[in-house]
Amino acid sequence: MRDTKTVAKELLGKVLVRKLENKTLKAKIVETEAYLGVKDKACHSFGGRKTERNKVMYEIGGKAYVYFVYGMHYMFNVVTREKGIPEAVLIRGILPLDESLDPKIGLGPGKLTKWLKIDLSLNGEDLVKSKVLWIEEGEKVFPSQIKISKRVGIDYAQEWRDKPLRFYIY
DNA sequence: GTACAGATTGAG
DNA sequence: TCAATCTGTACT
Repeated sequence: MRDTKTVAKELLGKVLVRKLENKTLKAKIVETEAYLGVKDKACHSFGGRKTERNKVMYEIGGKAYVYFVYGMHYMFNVVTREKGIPEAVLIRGILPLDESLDPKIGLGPGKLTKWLKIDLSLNGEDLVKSKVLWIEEGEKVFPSQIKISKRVGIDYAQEWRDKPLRFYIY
């Protein structure tokens, strides 16, 4: 497994595939955020915390970490490191490859999970072996196309609030 | 046990 | 600006 920030950038441009009962949805990843585990105050695993919700982050990279917030939204993350290192990449935005769909349907971490019907049944799903949710290679993304900014929605995280750990290509 | 805030969104 | 209302944390 590689550095979480590197993985966050590499995921940009790749294609997220979600297979449902009667159709297969594909979408390009255009926005991600890195969450750097025990040292990152914005991360659920800050300080080595391990709960029923975030325990998947402690598993080996390549799995899906799905959790529920605000009583109404699921968030979809990709676990990045080896077992025992709780780091992950939050997928914040995707664009449908099917141009007949509303391009805004996957812009926003709560909206993309709603569209792809991602819920807690996919928490811990192996994105390499899975037959219902996985990631394919997409178009090549040059480093010059990647924009970097502060993360969103974590004003409480003090010095980590302004870290440039959000990456996007739109 | 109770109280409250959060990696959000859409309506008012 | 606020409600939707689940999960985890800090209290009593």
